[in-house]
Amino acid sequence: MKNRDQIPGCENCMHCAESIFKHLSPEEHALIEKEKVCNTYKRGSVIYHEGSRTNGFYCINSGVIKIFKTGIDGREQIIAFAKDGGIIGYRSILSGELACSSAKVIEDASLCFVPGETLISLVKTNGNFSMAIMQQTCKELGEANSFITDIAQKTVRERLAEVLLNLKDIFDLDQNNVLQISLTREELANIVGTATESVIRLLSEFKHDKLIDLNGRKITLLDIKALEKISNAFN
Amino acid sequence: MKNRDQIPGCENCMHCAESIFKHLSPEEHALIEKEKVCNTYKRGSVIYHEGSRTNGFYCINSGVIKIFKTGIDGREQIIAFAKDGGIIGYRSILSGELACSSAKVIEDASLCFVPGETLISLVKTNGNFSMAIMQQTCKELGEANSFITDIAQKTVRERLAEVLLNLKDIFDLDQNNVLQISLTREELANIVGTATESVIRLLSEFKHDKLIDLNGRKITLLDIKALEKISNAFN
DNA sequence: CGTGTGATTGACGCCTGTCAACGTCTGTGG
DNA sequence: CCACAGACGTTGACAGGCGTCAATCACACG
Repeated sequence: MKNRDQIPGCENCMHCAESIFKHLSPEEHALIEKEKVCNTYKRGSVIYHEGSRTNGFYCINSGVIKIFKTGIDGREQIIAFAKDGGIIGYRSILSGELACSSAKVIEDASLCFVPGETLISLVKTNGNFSMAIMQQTCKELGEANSFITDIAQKTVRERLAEVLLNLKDIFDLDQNNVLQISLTREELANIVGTATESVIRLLSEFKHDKLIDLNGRKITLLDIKALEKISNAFN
Repeated sequence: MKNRDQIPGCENCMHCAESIFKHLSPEEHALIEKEKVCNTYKRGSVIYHEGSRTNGFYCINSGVIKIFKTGIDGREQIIAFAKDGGIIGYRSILSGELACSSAKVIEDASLCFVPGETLISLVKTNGNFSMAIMQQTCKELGEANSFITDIAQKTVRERLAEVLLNLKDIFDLDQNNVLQISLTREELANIVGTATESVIRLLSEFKHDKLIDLNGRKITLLDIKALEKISNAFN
């Protein structure tokens, strides 16, 4: 248990207009503030592991987390990313199941752990908060369904283009159109659902076609229109 | 608007111990009973369509519905099935988005339509009901994530075996191990996420290997253990 | 009996996964 | 400062799974 003083109080991290916690009353905020336990994690740390019983969820103060499932012979399938302002691990609390995925740190992170009972009691007593969580869940469900359709019907090439565009939406570009997230080729492959070599080959192809530029793990999106065309943007 | 008298009142159709509605008070039950509009649908009818704005959800009194997304050149990807006791269309109500999928009748169905405001107000005021809906959503989310991993990592052969087993869990077998659901080869392909011809070939192969038996659309599961082995059951 | 939908089978070829070899970079230890 | 190990990235060769196209069959329906 690290020093909690390293982490700002909720009044700083939860006030983002995007956060689910905007629906809480001051008393409810205070409750979470009292119950939470904060911690920092280095890249590579596992926050929770598939199949384990979790007894709380995490608010992300800073950093980036990947959420993935482990499939055949240990290959990861990345399901989602979470970054500052997001929450992870709430699904299994609410469904009362074991964690259906693992969470691992991609960029050094500071997280606040909140006990599951707190979440459940808030859901039961605060209708607006409950609706907000529900909305988040339903949104994720919609995205998951879209992804199923994509992965079932699109080629690897189309999916890679789409993944690059999704990453842009999640992590933004800098002023030079450089994707503000650093992933290994293997991680990219584990999002797209393909082999590492295929990702490498297709990235080279995209680069050759002047759609993107590559600098190690830094990817520059040069021609977003063309990428959208390739990804067959029906979404 | 068909004659509502054809459809039994909630006291008959909602009492199934499985139903979400068990968490409602008698007054809340009465509210739904008053607001609902029931209807029957023939095979092939579309209940709601992807991209449309829905203003309520449906309880399934009887029949079978497929939930699917439409992908490239109109190909369906079947996301889920719903049968008696289930509810459909609630996701877009709760998330406030447009419908992300379509719902079509596979076996003649009778459904009760309940306005969205009713659902939202119940979610906001009844903590236990809210938790139950949340649990259903989270469960579906977990299943969707599993399916993403499968479809990304498994071969068509493995997925087909798995789909047959899933169908068994949803629709049961009769005393002769015949799957109690009738799907076209194309629909099977649209679950597995492959071409119709591939499904046909693999089914023949399974039949040749004495894993299943085929009689038109009736599929008999002869060797469930072997199917599980093929499906690489990690779930 | 013609028409249409669904099921089947065969031929063909490309996409993509796998295996293997090699290059690159970084950090560690001598 | 250099050597080496290890992780990651890249490229080539190769085969086979699976999608596509096309022809044929089976069956129901008006």
